[in-house]
Amino acid sequence: MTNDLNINSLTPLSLSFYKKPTLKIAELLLGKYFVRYYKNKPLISRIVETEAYHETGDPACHAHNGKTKRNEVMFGPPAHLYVYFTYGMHYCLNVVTEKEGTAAAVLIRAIEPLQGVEVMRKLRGEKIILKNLANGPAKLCQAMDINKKTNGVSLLEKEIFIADNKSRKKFDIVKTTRIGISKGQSLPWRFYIKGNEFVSKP
DNA sequence: ACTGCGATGTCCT
DNA sequence: GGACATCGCAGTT
Repeated sequence: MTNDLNINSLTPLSLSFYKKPTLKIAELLLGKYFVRYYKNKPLISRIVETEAYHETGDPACHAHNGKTKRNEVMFGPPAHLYVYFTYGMHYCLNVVTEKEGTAAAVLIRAIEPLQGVEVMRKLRGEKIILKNLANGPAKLCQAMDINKKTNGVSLLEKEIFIADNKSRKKFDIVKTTRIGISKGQSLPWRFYIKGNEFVSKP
């Protein structure tokens, strides 16, 4: 796999990015790099699918019924990770948005592995083919070593961050309804890169 | 290709 | 006690 990506050229997006409206951020995150240092080695991927969640008007949002121990990070300041545990074995990763006191976040549903693929395969399973390494919210957490230890981590630091992709090619964005939920199904708050093979469900 | 289901911890009613 | 922002495997068409 060709790879001209230089880790030193990647710097965390600034706080102002995370102060934009949640739906805007969900869309803007597509194509950006997601970087995670794991045992001093960078794992780098490209975000290809997201979903927005907001305490207001969204019954599927974990914060819809107020603050709890689990969702408290969502009520905190933006540019932090909200990681939650579900189905007894899986983690899912969100980017906290909106000002402190307002609970909202963007779920990262799928990423395209770019660098550190061997490490990701060690974390996921040696026989997993590239396409299936991180094409789902719990899979990408496993591949990038995201778990309860990384809940609440700031995205403005160097350990885990999101970086702009200046050389990105143009792509079309599909806006549609969210998946895997039973409430709030009509909201078109899911975004993905059209035609990208790493999207969780085409 | 599709469909059903078990795993298994934590939160909420 | 039920639901859950899931996944992978087994079985079927």
